[in-house]
Amino acid sequence: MIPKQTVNMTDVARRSGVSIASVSRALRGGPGVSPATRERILSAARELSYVVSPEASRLSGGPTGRLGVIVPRIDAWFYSTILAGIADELDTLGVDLVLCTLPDAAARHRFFEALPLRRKVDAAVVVSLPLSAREHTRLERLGVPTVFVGGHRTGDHRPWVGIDDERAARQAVGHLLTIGHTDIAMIQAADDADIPWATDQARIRGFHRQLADAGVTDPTVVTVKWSIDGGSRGMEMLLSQDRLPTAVFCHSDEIALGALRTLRRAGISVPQHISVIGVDDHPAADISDLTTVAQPVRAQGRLAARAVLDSLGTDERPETAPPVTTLATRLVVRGSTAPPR
Amino acid sequence: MIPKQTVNMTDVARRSGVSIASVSRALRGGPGVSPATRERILSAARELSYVVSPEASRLSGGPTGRLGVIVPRIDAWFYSTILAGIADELDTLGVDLVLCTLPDAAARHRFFEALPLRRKVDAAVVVSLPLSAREHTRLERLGVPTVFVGGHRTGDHRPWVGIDDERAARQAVGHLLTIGHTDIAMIQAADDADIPWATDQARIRGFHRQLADAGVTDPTVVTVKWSIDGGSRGMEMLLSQDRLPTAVFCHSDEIALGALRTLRRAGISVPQHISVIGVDDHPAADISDLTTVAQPVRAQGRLAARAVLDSLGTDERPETAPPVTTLATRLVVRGSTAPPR
DNA sequence: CTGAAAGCGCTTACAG
DNA sequence: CTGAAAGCGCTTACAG
Repeated sequence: MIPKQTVNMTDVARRSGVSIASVSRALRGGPGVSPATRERILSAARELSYVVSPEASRLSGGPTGRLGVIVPRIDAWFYSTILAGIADELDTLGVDLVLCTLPDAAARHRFFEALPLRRKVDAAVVVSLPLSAREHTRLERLGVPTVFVGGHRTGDHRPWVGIDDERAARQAVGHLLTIGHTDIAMIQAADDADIPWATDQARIRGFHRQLADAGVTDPTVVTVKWSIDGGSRGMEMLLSQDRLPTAVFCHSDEIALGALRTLRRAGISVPQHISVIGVDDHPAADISDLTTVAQPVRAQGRLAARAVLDSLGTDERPETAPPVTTLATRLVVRGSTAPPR
Repeated sequence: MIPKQTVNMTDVARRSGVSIASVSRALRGGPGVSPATRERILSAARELSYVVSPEASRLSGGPTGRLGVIVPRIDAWFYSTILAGIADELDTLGVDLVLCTLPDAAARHRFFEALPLRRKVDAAVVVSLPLSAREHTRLERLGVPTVFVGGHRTGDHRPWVGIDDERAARQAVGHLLTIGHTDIAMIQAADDADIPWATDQARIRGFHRQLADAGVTDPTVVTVKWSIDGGSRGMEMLLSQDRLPTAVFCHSDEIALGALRTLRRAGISVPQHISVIGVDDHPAADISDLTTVAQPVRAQGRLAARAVLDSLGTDERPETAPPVTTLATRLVVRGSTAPPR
């Protein structure tokens, strides 16, 4: 006789002298099993080190035990840190993380049309993707609770976790104003034409409004791609103008880091000749001594995961998480900003 | 009539006028279906945007359609880039990626004892984790093809993709020697006591051997933790000694970036007073103008995924991938190294 | 409280 | 090449 590969519910039932129906009930902690029977079943299961087959369980109407995470890319600090936050939250819950990346327009289209996650997950987290109306409709066909995290807030009352980007920009610009700058330029990033996953217009709005509040109008603005090279290029554009501003607000730390590179190569010292500030608190900001406005990224991932798991009842936490959670940002002053000379 | 939530194989069978047996065969690409029938079935499936239920498939002895990826952490450049490479390869294959992180010793222990991935994946990729004998044994109980990628090479003939760390170190040290340095120190990183996921001793060996080949013996070495702060600390240790070496080989770019930070704060200019070189080509290396030895990280992920999928027959590529693949590293000269004065 | 039974959606011998 | 049928391991009404 060939020994069976795995022990199943029937084995447990036989060993404890009951039907598999009772075993199932006992194991799921449901009602309808006498304490004595339950005890007998549980110990039999323990002795056989029995584990319920997730496939069979799912096929019979149980949960998949999986959370889908949809993210534009993985190999970028923001996304991988959000992911880490989500993973933190899943770690001990026995919920598996199924990852979907949408690196380009084709992949994105494929994802929303084919919905490869359908029937495969109990819930989903969508990271930093502004969705079209059609995409929202398609996503609803997944038929599972979904929360959005980071990036562009999704207008309506959909569950969302993120930061107030306008406020973050105001904090950055406010810092420059406070230490005495008024001649402040911005290197702003334009959305990728293919996939507009970058932060929306809020940071740009915050820049202009904070300046306007201080009576400064018509600041210099250059527009580049959201990348380190974009930032480099942006600073080159600024350098090619008649006169250098005393400070530059960068759309993001990546932009700012590129700007710093250009300044270093041009031999212009920071902050002596010009102050530079970013937004995000990217790990490289610390290395490069960049003043910035920090956003709690990992916490955003954690909160999103928690919210979506709560809405599933997978967790015993009370359902108190509001559908929209805005996390605070915080000014981090480092060496790249100083009063103008 | 309430519309069904999901379309199943029966729907596809009905639409294409065949039995579900044929649908199953056609979809799995197996033999025993006429080309015409297969075509009809595939287009019906496409029209209904049908997706095979992984649970049912699995329960009937089919594959899960999932690849498990085990990674120490996500929120670090190396790991997230490997992941991106794996995702690249999976993108169009319809294979889902299930992610497991082992952030600490407890999680690691839990993972190898409970094997939460058992029966949930068709194959696995283990990223940058040197395994104990027991862990290897446990992992085998997963019963699926497994490939290891990055970090410590797993001695035996297990499938592995990575770089030659000793050679990378030799390339870095060789560069310093070539431009005239002989007084070269190393800031080396020690493994984490909890989880020794760091690169093994190969880079340290490469450092010493390359120097020895040039007749240099007994170089200064300081040991710190593998992190930016560790690198900072390492350079402080070097600065506190009687005499500064003319060049420093850093165990990794993270170490080097920390070292640069310390030097900048101490007002010691690079490369005028001291040359610094790292290994990895971390994105921040470019920003900080750090000379380094680049390793192709994304490609490692891609190759690992391809290798494991090949061994599964999920893919039509020929099984030519050798069990051990070593990728080339490449010296990238930037501004942090120059001949000694 | 307990069990017999249907059914979840597939895969794969086994017969045509 | 094609289909009827058994069976994968569970859950959940439905009856006792």
